[in-house]
Amino acid sequence: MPERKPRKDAARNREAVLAAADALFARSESPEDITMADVAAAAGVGKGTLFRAFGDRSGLLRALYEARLEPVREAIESGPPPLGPGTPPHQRVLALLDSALCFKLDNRRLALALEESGSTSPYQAAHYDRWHNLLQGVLEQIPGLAADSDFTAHTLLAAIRADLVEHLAGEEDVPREKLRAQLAAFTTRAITAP
Amino acid sequence: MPERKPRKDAARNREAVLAAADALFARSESPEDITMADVAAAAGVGKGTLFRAFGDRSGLLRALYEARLEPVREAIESGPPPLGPGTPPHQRVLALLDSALCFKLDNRRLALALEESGSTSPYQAAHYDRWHNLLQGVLEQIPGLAADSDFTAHTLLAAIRADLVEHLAGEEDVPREKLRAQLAAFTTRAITAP
DNA sequence: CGTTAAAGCGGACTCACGGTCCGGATTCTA
DNA sequence: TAGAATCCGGACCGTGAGTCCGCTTTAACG
Repeated sequence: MPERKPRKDAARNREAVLAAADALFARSESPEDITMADVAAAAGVGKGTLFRAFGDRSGLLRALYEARLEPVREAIESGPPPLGPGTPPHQRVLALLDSALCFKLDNRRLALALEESGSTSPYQAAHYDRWHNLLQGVLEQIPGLAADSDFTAHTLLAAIRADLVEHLAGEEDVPREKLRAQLAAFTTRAITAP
Repeated sequence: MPERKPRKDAARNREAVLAAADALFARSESPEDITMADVAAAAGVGKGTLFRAFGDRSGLLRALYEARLEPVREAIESGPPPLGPGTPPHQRVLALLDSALCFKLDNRRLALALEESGSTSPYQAAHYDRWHNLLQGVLEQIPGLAADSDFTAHTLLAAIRADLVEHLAGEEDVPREKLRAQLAAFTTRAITAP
């Protein structure tokens, strides 16, 4: 199978679109009022190009998201403790959730745009599955939680959903460190058998 | 203050629309593929009427939701324990969340339609505020949680968000009683100081 | 009752946005 | 450098929320 490499202009345009979209979303008040036409115009590119490169709106958002998430994924899969493997479960759950929270704080608009990317529920997205599987796997190693690890993983992830984070950090102006502390406290309670 | 009562035909049409919308949403696979035109047609009414009576899509959803929620609200505000007032905090939190979960299980499509009702985040909805205030008030009475009662209330409510409930009950076919038990177990852990 | 002004009706219409299409330009291959 | 494969981009389409306005119905009053 050939697997031909993309043409030069295609690659260049792809980058231009990613950069433009990134800037636009970061700047915008709400992700909803950035249209695909806006992105195309800002990138100096036609809509056709935009859609051929990313399929549809959520494809573009996913591509942006994955790119930003890459370092975090790396740190989780093969980095040093407490994020990386080989950390005691209890402590690793805390580290995972904290890193996810920080990521969403640093990429609020983008995360928001991705989760509310219209039609499909967030629970069908591939990246959600990755987080959930990872978290569930760690939770299973904690005595007394194995039975509910699936549900508990969902619930802990629900605590850092983009729109909730946006509401707390953006609307109510809860400071970053306070949020992190509260999440840590809550998580600790949630994974400690009474 | 005038406060004129609505005309007979207006009242009749309003009821027709509510009934039609209720039936349509209950029947539908996903709330998204029921358009306002569908509702109007099913109610035997023009779109103009529909929009005059409810303002916009989310107004219609809210009206449906409030109607369904009425008995639950009653039980919470002035019913007998464990839901009503005068219940020990720990136990009442469990009862509140359980009743909210059951409500969403019984009105899955509607709750889903309301939460994803496009533009505005669920955290700006008036009914969310009511649940949150109520829950926070009760949590404050639990020793050791007072400081984080705001965050904890948000997080517990996040555990029963409509799309998560839909995912678990609808896609993964987790049985009702199992969900209730898992939520109760999780909640107990979350409101018990280590 | 009969009259009349206000309230309500409904469906054709607008508008915005995601997504498609295709004639022409550009880049790879030989 | 010729030909073919790929890509470009903006005009175009479908859809669905929300508006508009001429006509009908209601209800208040003489």
